[in-house]
Amino acid sequence: MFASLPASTIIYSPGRHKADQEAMPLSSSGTCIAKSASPIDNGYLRGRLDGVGSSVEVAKGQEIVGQGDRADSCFEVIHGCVRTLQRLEDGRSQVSEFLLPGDIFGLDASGEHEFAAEAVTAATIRRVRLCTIDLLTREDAAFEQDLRHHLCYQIKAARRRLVALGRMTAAEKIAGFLLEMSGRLDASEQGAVKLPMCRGDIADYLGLTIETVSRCMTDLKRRNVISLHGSLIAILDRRLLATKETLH
Amino acid sequence: MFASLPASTIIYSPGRHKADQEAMPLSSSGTCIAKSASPIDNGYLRGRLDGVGSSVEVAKGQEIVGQGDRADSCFEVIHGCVRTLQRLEDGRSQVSEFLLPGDIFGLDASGEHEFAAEAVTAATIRRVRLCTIDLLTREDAAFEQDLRHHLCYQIKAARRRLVALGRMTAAEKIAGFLLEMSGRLDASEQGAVKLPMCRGDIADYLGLTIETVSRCMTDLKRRNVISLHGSLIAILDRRLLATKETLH
DNA sequence: CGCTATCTTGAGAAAGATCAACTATTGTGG
DNA sequence: CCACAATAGTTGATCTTTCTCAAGATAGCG
Repeated sequence: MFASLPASTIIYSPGRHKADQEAMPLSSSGTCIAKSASPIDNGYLRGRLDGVGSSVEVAKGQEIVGQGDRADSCFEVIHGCVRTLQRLEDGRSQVSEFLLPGDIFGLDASGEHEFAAEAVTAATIRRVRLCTIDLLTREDAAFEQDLRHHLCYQIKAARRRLVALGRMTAAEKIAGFLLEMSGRLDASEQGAVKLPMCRGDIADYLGLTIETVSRCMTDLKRRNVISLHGSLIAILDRRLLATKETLH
Repeated sequence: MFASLPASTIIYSPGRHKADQEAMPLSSSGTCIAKSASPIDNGYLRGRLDGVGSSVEVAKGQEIVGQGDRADSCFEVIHGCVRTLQRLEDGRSQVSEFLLPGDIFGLDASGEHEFAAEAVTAATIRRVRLCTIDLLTREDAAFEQDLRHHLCYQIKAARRRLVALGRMTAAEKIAGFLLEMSGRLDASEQGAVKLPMCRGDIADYLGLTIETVSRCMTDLKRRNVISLHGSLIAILDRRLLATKETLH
């Protein structure tokens, strides 16, 4: 996620540490302008679980996995949208990911799930036992490699989100989110996408409040960067959204 | 990371979605109080790379991997402390992890490293080619499994940090950080640990400013929850640190 | 068509950031 | 071993962003 944040914002700059210049060059590129990895490359396991497991229908809002549930299965979203999240006892919650058709979750679990999974919309999901995954991994070298790539991608995606949550402003978070979603969701004729999740989910994904999410979006609309009618959103000026357009 | 945050704060609570109650129970535990996974279980690969690769000495502050470097190697910290981080062009930076002896980084890379790695202190690191890892994975089923567990742990660790960055207050972040570090670093006789990283690194790890880190720590000291003299820190009241002691 | 959810908007409060000294610690050369 | 410079850490005053609380507007659903 957030792979589609402005590539130009990620760049090596001299550290604040004096010792930076010392000793032998271990990194192959000393001072190098880096760009983020390609936006959408988490399809390593796409189609790999076809035919295994059993599919289930879940209603909007229904819990698929509870925090603390025994982790014996992983899931692939066939249709609809799912969120993984952790809830704190005081009501705060943090969404880890939004999962769309083809996305898999719960692969990383061992022991018990630390994050719950809930249906954002009515959804169809395929449940696959982790022992099946184990088996596939042992017997199919190509699957093993794809699985490994998939896990590595999850790590990178989570770390990208760390940067967003730790160091981005509300406006930047929203911009990154809209770019991410417009890349992952199917756009209609007019280039608009229907966000499956509500403002509250977006807020919990970005570490903001509902009100801040709403205000930032309204602001982008006012400046003609996006158009929005409820959950229907179109990006009008991708350039501006992806650039440092320090709103306000 | 943050595995040692108050387990009691992580709990399932009824969602805000009306539809929560609907349909069949897919999750084995409906309403369940979940606790976080065991604090320190990232040792899956500990010792597995002994004998492979070559070790290198790096000076304090030296860059080991640059943002955008070709990802052909991973690294194990033998001695010292390393940080992985991403720098934005405007100077903001986000530390992803602090790595201590036995910890491995760069395993998740493919293509190019999105995060830089820099020595927090003078350090000894072992460099292992990723093709060597590939080879080991293919030839040693036990290694493959350990590697997979390791990657899964990294995912969970990153997601735990997502909760901290997105939904915790400055005081909670600091408390969680101190608990994490006191668990990972060797304590002296008096139970004190010497933090290898400076306040700026801590700030970049937690998404705060240096000043806020300093203030929170001073506050904890004033309330006799910790003792601190520069980078030497001892936890005096672990209970209080791990509980909702909403400072301020 | 009305009810409920969700979303938007405004005003005030608060957490944390910023700017600016000032203090302490560490490391170095005389 | 001390003095000094450099780095790191603390503290205070003020400002900004985001949150909170509250009300009103919209939209979706039965």
